Amino acid sequence: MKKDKPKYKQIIDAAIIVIAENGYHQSQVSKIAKQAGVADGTIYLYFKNKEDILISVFEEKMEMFAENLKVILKENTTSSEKLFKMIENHFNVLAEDHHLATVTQLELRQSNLALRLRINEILKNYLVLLDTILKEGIENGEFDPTIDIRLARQMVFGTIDETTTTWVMNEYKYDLVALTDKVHRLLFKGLKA
Amino acid sequence: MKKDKPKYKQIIDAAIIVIAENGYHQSQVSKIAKQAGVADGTIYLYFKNKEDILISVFEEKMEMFAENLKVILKENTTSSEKLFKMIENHFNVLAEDHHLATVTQLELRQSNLALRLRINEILKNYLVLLDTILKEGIENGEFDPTIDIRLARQMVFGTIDETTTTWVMNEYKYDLVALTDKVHRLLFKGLKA
Amino acid sequence: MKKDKPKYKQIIDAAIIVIAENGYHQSQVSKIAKQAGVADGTIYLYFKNKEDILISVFEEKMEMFAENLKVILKENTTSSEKLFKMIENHFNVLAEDHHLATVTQLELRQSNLALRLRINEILKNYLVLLDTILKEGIENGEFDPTIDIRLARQMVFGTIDETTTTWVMNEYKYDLVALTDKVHRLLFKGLKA
Amino acid sequence: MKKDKPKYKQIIDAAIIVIAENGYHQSQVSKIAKQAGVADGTIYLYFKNKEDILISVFEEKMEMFAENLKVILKENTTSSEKLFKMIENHFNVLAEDHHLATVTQLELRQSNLALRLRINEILKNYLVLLDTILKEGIENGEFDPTIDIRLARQMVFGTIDETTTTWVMNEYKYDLVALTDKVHRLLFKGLKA
DNA sequence: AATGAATGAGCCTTCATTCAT
DNA sequence: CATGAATGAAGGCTCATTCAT
Repeated sequence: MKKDKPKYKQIIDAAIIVIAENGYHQSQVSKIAKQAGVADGTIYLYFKNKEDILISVFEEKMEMFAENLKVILKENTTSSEKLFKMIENHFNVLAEDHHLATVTQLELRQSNLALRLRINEILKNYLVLLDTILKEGIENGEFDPTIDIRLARQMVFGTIDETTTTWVMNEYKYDLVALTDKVHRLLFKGLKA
Repeated sequence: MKKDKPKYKQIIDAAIIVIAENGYHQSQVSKIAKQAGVADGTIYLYFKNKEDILISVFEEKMEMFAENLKVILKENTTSSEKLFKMIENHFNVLAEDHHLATVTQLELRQSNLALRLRINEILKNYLVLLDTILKEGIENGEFDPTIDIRLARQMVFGTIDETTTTWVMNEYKYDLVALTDKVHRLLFKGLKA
Repeated sequence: MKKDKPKYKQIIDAAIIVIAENGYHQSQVSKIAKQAGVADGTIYLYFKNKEDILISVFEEKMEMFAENLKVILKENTTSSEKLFKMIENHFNVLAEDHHLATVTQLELRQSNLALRLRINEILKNYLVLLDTILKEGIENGEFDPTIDIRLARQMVFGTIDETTTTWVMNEYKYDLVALTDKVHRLLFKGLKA
Repeated sequence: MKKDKPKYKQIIDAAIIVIAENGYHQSQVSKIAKQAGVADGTIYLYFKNKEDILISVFEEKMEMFAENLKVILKENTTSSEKLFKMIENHFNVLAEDHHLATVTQLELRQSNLALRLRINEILKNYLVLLDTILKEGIENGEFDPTIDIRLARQMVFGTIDETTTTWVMNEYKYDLVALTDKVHRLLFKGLKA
């Protein structure tokens, strides 16, 4: 399996650094190869083309969010608590890797439409888990049964995403994770029964 | 004043059509010139460079949002009502011009970081008005005084934006304006005292 | 009409020189542009792509052969004389332009199959005229009526082509045109009634 | 001797199949290796480089033509009969192996000049035998003593080659061997005393 | 002998911008 | 004011060949 070979991860990591430091449009394949310490051609032994590198960056990292979220969902707590943990996890992962945050919040959005649609596909797996939290909350009486799940999901994700992007655009100069409580309170208030 | 000359608006409108129909990366200056019915070189008599066209597209159209919003703010109603009108206005403008919606929600986001920062500048004028609604609501006791204004603004704008983008990505196949009530209820619930 | 603009012919002529001097696979577009005294991009204002340059080279020059041949066919002489004039014309044109000879006999044949099929299309116009000579000769009793026109055409063209290629491969070190008589006698003997 | 090892012929045969099926420019070394059932690197244990494979393909197959021709020359018949047998043999070998015909008539001609000069060297052995037929014919009074041997050779080979190439380009849709008689008659008429 | 992962040089084409008319 | 022909920099990808195992 290609994904398990060391060079695969090496290139993914190099891509994140190069894109974060140079911007999406200034991230030539040769630059990524150099950062990864491999020849240009080696890239193409592990990725179909440049776009495939970017999709894979997103796929690999998004998996982290989803995996963490799945663990959270298994815990025996309230839906409010699960929502809190989800926001916290999201903020934590990005706060710990500024390069990754820049790439997902700013740079990758400059990609062409085809790539962004592909990225949205990957994102869906994550949003399905958010839906699970919302549905559970409605069932157990914590959340308002009259809310529209799709809209609620868009509010939660839109708020988290907007908050993170603003933080990145302000060059990480305040503590993102410290906002968890406030963001949670705001969102929970909108959702609660 | 350049902005008042007919060709200025002619080029702006051509740009929106070309970008909506061809995508950001397939919108060459020559294509915009052709659509506008002018020579390539003429573009440069009205705009500094390609980026300047795109910024101007956003500027011109964003003004519409802001102007409408200012009128709303002058009306003597509740803050909840003003929030409702703001959402409705936002959805209305974009629902009435699918080309514009595609351009602002999908295509313009593919532009480089410098352009996006400039776009954010323009957006700020609009967000300041949103802040006004929120502050007013807190002062008159409609909104929860403990909420963080910035976060609340991010929630409101993030939700509206995410809702619109989802609608565009679903190819306008449902009625965006009809969502106003639900979106307002959800957001108001999160904000109210 | 693009073909009438001076730069069109300028680029065609540059291409012949560059290909003859560097070989087909070492004739980069940038080299042709430089030889023509224009920018790389200018090439693409006159030609669709690199292959289009090569096809046009052949088209333009093949026209010369065909035009000359048409004049010959109008003259009121024997078919044997027409055959003679055709061979002479063919040898003359190539003997007068060694660059062109190298390109048509050696370099262009290294092109890919698609291009060669296209070249064959162009060649057909020339071969049709040869067929006219052959048919006329059969009708007026000069040529053997039992010969197969297609085979006869292949013999005539194959012999001329093989003779020319051999001459080019021997680096033009003998007089090609001086062979006209012998070649004609050989071919006429095979064709005559 | 390398040539006697099974992998040598295995690779030669694989090359003919790959080139015939994919075209000269789409016949990468890795594809030939795969078809031959060996690793890429193994190719280089038997051949100096890619060009060497192609030269060897031609060498091996050309030997067949020459060997057959030598047998023909030893037979005690007229020169006309020997010419007939030579044409027949040429057509037969290629008609029996369409892959080989495609490779020699179309694909290998796309190779670079250096390779084609090398191929011509190999061809010479074959053409020398043709010269023998011609000289013999002149000596025994069957052929016209005034013909130029070199030109006659070019006529014979040019006609055979042109006939075969046309047949390949027409996708073998008629019987090449059936043309032997007509081609022979045409050529003999040109050569006879 | 055999493998196959790794190498890295090389090139066609696009398109924002200029400037002579 | 308006034109549009000309410019030229820039980069993703392929594939013959090598060499450590």
